[in-house]
Amino acid sequence: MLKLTRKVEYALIALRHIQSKGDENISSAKEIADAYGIPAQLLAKVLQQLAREKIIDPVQGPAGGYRMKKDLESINLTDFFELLEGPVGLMDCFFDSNCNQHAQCNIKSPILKINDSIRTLLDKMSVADVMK
Amino acid sequence: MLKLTRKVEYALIALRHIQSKGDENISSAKEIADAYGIPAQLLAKVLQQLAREKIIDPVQGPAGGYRMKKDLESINLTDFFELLEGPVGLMDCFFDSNCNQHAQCNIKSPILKINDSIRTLLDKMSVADVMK
DNA sequence: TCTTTATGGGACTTTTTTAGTCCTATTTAG
DNA sequence: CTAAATAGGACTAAAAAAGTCCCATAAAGA
Repeated sequence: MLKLTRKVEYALIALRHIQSKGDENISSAKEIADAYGIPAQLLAKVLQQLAREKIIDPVQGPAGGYRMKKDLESINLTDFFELLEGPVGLMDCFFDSNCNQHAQCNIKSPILKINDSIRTLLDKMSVADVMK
Repeated sequence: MLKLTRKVEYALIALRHIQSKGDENISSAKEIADAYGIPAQLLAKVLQQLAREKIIDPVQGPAGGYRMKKDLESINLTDFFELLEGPVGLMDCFFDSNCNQHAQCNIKSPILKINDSIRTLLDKMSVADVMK
């Protein structure tokens, strides 16, 4: 439980790599995939997603790749996780209005409490924080 | 991400139900399953697990069921989650020594930080806390 | 003592989610 | 032009979660 998916893991690895190369250099998906033993196609998709979110800047063509765009200090972990994995929450039911147990459910508020606590925690941490 | 499994959800629902019935009453798996629309066999397994962990006390035979045993104040959420779902951690790699990326991995300590923060948070909350 | 209703638990199947692959465009440096 | 990169849809495979089936044991009550 409370596991992150590979997408997040790969994104963090890639961002750290790109950042370490500095602003003037470009890192390609293939280069990163090779360096860390990550499936190239899958990493490519993750990087494309980060590019769509304006976190990194894509450069097309040969010798292309990505460089940093957004300051990682400005991205909190809740947003970062949600961008890659969808809603952060302990239970589906808070995002799924079709829950068929609304009436009888006796744990909604308990779960919301844990939920809020975790979100609050992640809100206060930036992607940059976890890379320090 | 950060989702709890149904096991935990069912366990919380059941514990709250059993507790609400008071010490002198017994709640059967079937009674609880019917009341909340939970698959009975699945709930049965969850309750058996809680019984093995001495959280509830089983009573066999007809008119049997379960009653509370351990004080829910004394069970923190980390232990509770782990008992039902295995290790609480963001990534498998911290529990899986076969990880083939040890050498190149550049995110171990970042992830450990998030991990520790969440565990610390859950350590400080008891099962009773979330039911208040 | 037999029947019924409960827990205990192994083995299995189905469903859902995650991970990974395949294929085809498009862009652009050389 | 060609080669190497991003962009992205569609698909397949693998893993995890959810749920089912089946049988054993316990014990209350007729």
